[in-house]
Amino acid sequence: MYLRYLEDLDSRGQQTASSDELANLFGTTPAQVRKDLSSFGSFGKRGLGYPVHQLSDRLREILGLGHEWRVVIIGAGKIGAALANYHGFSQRGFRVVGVYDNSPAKIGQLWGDETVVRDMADLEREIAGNEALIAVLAIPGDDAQSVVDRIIAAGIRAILNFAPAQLQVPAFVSLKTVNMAVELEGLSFALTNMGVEKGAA
Amino acid sequence: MYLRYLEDLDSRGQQTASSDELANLFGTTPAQVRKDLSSFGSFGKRGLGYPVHQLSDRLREILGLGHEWRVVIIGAGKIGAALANYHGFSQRGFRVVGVYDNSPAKIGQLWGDETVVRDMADLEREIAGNEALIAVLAIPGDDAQSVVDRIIAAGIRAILNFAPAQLQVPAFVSLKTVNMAVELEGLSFALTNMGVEKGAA
DNA sequence: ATAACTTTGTGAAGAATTTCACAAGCCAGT
DNA sequence: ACTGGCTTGTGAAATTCTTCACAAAGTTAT
Repeated sequence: MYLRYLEDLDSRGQQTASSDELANLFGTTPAQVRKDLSSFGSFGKRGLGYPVHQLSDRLREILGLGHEWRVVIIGAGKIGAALANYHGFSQRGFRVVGVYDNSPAKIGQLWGDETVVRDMADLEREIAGNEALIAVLAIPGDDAQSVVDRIIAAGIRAILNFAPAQLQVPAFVSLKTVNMAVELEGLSFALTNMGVEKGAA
Repeated sequence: MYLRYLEDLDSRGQQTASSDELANLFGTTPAQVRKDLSSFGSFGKRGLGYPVHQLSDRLREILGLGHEWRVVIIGAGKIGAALANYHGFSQRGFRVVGVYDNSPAKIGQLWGDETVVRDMADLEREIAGNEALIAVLAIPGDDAQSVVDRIIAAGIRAILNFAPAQLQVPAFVSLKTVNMAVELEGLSFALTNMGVEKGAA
């Protein structure tokens, strides 16, 4: 998240930023900013603040964004399409090397500008050839676990999961699940318990 | 998240679940489960565990899912479409009462089964009429803040934001931002620092 | 009815995180 | 070169979160 703000400041031409400034921007405290950043090294100059551009570079490096990551998208539905269209994606070095589905109606269809939807039956072989390490899972919840088992066996080591399912993965695989229903329920909770008058009964 | 598991157990006909069982399912400790649940009240029966169905009901109530929430979707792109299609959405009592865009090509188009894309110029008037309290923001980052200001003035009190932008909202508005690029960067960090060999250079 | 077994709810202990506060360092102006 | 004004980096204190451990209470079997 720091990277996001820093790049923003950088593109505005700002040279340095103090922990105070970052904290205000970010909605936290100056001490928190300093502690966070210091855990990766000593970047700031006393009396001046943090060098915006240089710190951005360093954070990108720490995040492992210095090279291209090959990504497969599994599930050629709306979410997959939203991701493939999303610009910030390729900008960050995430290159989509394959889109998969198991619906005969979709397999072989052109998808976006130049990608062809591939058959999920070929997942194992193609992932091994691709050397893709990251998969985005955008399929119905029922099939999710079996697909996960397959792609891990094929070499995938990180999964961004949009399927509404609780997935089990071994410790050497990173998993991040985004569940939109849960997010909305959180808002519902906030509205209900923070004293907002409800319009509907 | 507890609700998700409990409903699953409930649909399988399981009557009760111990904190031990929930913890295993959930990847946490029994003590954590008990502390979490006890913060909302005393639901369990000693010697037996928690009544699955009854606890689900209570959690739904706590989350404010007992009635219908009216939701507007702003941005008739792929993300908006994915959300509108997503079943778990309406199942939870979130009813989409309007989809908005500012592109003349999209305004007036049929969207999904029966919804017509409306003109963003009409946002204020129609939200006031709708009494919608929740908005899903699925538009480019540049416009996001100005749209947020408008919909808050119109009565929106909770926002689920998919725009890649850091939004400022007053304290009486709940905001949850989902940023897919950030999620992927987290995976990149994990892969980089957890000792996975990289395929690409 | 009683005994043996299970499981909750919760204070207390322990661990982790956040905030405080200040010495040390850097810059700008003279 | 020196002074005054900022800002970092970091131990120590304060706070928050998690785990422990056990009395109280319920269930089951006999």
